[in-house]
Amino acid sequence: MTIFVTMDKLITYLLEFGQLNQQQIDLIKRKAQVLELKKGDCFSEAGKIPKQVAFIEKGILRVCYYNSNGDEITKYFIDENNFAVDINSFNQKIPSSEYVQAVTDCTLFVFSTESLNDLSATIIQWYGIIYKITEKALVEKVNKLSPMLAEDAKTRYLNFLEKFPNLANRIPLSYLASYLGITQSSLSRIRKSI
Amino acid sequence: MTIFVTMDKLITYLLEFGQLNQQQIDLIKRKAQVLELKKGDCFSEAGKIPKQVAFIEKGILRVCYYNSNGDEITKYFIDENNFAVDINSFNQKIPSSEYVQAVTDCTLFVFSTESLNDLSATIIQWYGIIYKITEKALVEKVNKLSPMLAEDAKTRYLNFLEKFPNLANRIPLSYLASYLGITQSSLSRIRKSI
DNA sequence: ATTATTATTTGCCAAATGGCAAAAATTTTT
DNA sequence: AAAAATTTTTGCCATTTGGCAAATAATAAT
Repeated sequence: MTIFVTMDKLITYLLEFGQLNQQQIDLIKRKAQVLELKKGDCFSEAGKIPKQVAFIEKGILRVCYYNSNGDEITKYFIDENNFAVDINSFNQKIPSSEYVQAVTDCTLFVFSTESLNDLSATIIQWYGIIYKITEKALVEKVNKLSPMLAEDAKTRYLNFLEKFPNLANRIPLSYLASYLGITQSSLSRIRKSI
Repeated sequence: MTIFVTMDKLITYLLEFGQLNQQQIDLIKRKAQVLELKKGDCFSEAGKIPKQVAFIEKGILRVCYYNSNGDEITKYFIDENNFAVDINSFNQKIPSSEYVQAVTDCTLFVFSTESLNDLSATIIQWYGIIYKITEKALVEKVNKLSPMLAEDAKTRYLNFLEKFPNLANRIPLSYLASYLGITQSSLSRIRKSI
């Protein structure tokens, strides 16, 4: 079965960060591969050197690691219309300490290291665009994480509900609890109190 | 009085991220201005569009904002041998919501927007270097903030002590408490318990 | 449908943290 | 040196969150 895929969301997103002519757009579309993930599937794993970058067309991913206690911690969720990659490991070609997992069924557009090299070789402004995207994504993460420390668990939960209104009830409590920095039972009680 | 200043630390730092020839190095040194801040002085203020980027030669800065309760929150501390700027506001030329304050007496090397433009016009690899630095700094912030949510206040304090061993006793408790996400009195008690 | 498995809620109590105000200590100003 | 201002500690008690285990509920497997 052939699936017809428009990559409009991807292209629109890229165009926010720089100009691209039609030829360049076509090249980008050719270099991107569609990857469907089922809920629970991993996009990348801890211990391995990440070889791909993903644009999330549909669905939600989460980035996780195990802390010193062996607890699984959700570092953050990544939404539709964003790129997912462990930048540090990807750029430095060192094994990642995180894994990236599909929280819901996902449609991703994936670029391999080689594809990215091809794109940057052909599209002069490619790295400029990528850098801007990277910077924006990281700034957003800092700005989201930082205030969380200053808020109590209930507020953090309410803020999450605002950001992902229809997700909270569809994912295991444990994912969310570790993201919010509390235990499952505390989150359960907070839920009840609302 | 003329102060003799070597900018060796700055140059060494930049060279970690890309190559520079002697001519380029000299230009960078000429474009940087030395700025001395006394403890408590502000490098940049909330509400204003940041016009400068600072490299911290000596001392420590903190980045702060007021939350919805009107409490002053220390978002993070910035150490020697790092750049300080509200990237988002600086790049987009929008007023910052943060202010940057000297926690100790500081020696900064400051670049104005114009200087940076001059540098990027002359030094072809300048933005490549700057982007790498930015990315690294942001990744570090995310990686420092993220685990804090998963640790209790005492651990967060101990980690801070490890990172800034000689700072904790030289700055107001309130700076540190808000960074750690706890109240002053809690921090005071945690201190006592050690 | 029934059973097994997994996820969530709940009870119980302990530990951590907050809120507020007063006391004590420290720093700054006069 | 004394007074004033600021910062830190402390006491008291309330609230939040954690830890653990058992009970429910929901989901998946047979």
